[in-house]
Amino acid sequence: MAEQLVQEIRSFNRFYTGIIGLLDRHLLNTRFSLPEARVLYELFHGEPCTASNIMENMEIDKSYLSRILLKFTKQKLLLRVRSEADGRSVLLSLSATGRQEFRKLNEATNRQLKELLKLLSVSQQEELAVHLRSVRDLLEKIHGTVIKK
Amino acid sequence: MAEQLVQEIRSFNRFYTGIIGLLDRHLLNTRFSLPEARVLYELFHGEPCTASNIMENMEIDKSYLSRILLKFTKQKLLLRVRSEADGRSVLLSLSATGRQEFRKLNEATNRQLKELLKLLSVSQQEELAVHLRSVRDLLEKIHGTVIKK
DNA sequence: CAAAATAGTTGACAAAATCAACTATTTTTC
DNA sequence: GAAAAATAGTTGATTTTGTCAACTATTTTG
Repeated sequence: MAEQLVQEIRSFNRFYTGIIGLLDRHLLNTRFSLPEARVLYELFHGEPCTASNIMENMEIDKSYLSRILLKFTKQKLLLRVRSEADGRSVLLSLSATGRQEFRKLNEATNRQLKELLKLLSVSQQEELAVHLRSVRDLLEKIHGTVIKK
Repeated sequence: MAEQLVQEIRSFNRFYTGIIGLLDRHLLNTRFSLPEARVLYELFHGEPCTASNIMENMEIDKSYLSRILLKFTKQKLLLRVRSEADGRSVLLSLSATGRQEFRKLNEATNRQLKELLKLLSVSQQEELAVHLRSVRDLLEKIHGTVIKK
């Protein structure tokens, strides 16, 4: 019974992997790699947060993350302050430059995506939004339930 | 106007990246890497095909693909015959073992996904299928139109 | 207060991916 | 129909990305 849905999902995944690849390609003209861009996003939206917070959201390895944060620090994008409440953790926040870099990246990404969406009519765009939202709502249950690690 | 949709899509992408990661994790208990699994899929469904065919479908680098195919050949999963019609290309097809390996992998993947889908009711599953199909139909236009490379 | 847990860093590696140069054919062009 | 351009695939060198285990420094728990 669910057999057909399984095939639909797997086929969708192959397809959507291509879409994501397409969208991410523009990052290549950028100073950030894909995971870096994502970390930057988390920093911007989570401020102030800890490396552990980001690890949870992104399911990224801590050593890998640590090095990305180090790089950002060297590039003066990131400020780190040891937490007073808990001396083990470090509070992360973007510097003014960091925020600026994020905005630049973010806007370029938006522009690019908007460009692609022009290929659809307005009503198609609206439809798309509805379906995406529904897919997400349905899958959130699964994503949330699955035991991590 | 499209601004909101842009945000919806990007947010969906972050979310769905996690879903794909979740689904792919099981490959780790497998003798195949993610791109290897995908190449195997292409071989199984494209038989007989050429490396170029796979390159187009997967948007994978030719040298990278070449090495994956070499590995498959060494593992006796793949048979290669120089094309008579065009001496530059090689016709690829899975060996009996290769097909068997693909089926094993494929079934394990299906089982795993089916397991996850049990978290949804049957009507939710049906809904999901509908929305996925719609998203794909809508985005196919974009994916198809964009100039490659 | 000793033992266990948590936060993060570091070193050593392994896996994944890219780039350019090269061989061998086939197609194009004049 | 021969030289030039294009196509298919391979190989070597390298870079990027990601993982694993061991370690330091705190904090929490019993």
